[in-house]
Amino acid sequence: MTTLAEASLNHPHSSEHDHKKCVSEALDTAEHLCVVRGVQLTPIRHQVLELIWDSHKAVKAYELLDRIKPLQNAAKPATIYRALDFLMEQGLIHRVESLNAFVGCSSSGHQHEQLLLICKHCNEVEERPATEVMQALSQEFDQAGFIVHSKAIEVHGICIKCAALYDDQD
Amino acid sequence: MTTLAEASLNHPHSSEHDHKKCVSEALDTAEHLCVVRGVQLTPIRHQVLELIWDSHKAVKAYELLDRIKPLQNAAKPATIYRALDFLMEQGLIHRVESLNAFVGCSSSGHQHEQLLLICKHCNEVEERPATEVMQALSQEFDQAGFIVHSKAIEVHGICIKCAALYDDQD
DNA sequence: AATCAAATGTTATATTATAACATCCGCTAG
DNA sequence: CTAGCGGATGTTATAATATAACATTTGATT
Repeated sequence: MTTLAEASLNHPHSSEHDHKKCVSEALDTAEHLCVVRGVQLTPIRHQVLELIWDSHKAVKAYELLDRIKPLQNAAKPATIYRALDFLMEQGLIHRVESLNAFVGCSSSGHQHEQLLLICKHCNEVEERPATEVMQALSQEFDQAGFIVHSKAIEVHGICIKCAALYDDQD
Repeated sequence: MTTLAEASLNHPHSSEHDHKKCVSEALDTAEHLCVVRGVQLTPIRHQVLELIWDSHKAVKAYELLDRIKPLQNAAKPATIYRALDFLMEQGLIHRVESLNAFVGCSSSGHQHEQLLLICKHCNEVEERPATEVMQALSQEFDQAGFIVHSKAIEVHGICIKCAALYDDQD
């Protein structure tokens, strides 16, 4: 049983996985995809992506703005929103609609639209391909005659790690 | 083949179903549920619900504010947001997270969380219970050990009626 | 009549996002 | 080489969405 004090306040489950690996994989993939696609992962865009990957939590645009200012003194809302637009177009991040926030995408390049499990305790977002769910959705669209452009499948609750750490599962 | 001119601009598919019946059913159900639950469907709340049910489109909070002002001269943002909070708590409306907008719930009282199909052409929102999807989701949560509090399953695209009306399906 | 809770009124402000136009910078057609 | 073009960024302003905090009203209960 892990105690609350053992876990960092900002990154509650950080000790439980090699986060540097998450970051380097995400950045490597992003750099590679941008080269292949002939689009520019400029310094600003790269920095925003890195800031987003600081954790597995969904991050607000204005929080990113605050955090990028030491690096980009001239940064304004448009600076961040343009970078976010680019990163979303390239499938490198998810917009979490129900939080107005953004989180790194672990599966850039393959299937981008995934089930997002959003923990209310630690605020981390877990992506799951959820292939059975996606298949059931496809059948539903066919039945409804609906032509899909984009999906947002977001679920809020308590993740397995927090459920183990806390008894109170509001 | 229906032409564009035949359809109302605001309610493109209104001729295709008895919308008065949608509204009266929704309001009757709401009134009944509130009595049963011992909560107050006050005039403001009732008016907001009626305004939302004016169509099957998702409506913005400030649009509701504009539309309620003739009836409630003193209406301010809080007036609307409080009514919306109440209606959501009672499961009488859905918040469409990906639009920051609101739409009436046809199945208040039974299962509230549903698949929402959101048409980019007519802006109408179709609710579907999508039981296979929900079952697949439940299995996914079990596998992930995730304790669900709420779900938002929102899909954007072109509805079957608009697909029939328009060739250009952006 | 006193009091309490729920709803609403009211003012102010926080948060999220975009519009519009200016500038910079690397590339390439002439 | 240089004029011009497109993409990225800088800059200012403002739009759109949402909440906080405190005052007042109202109807039910004691």
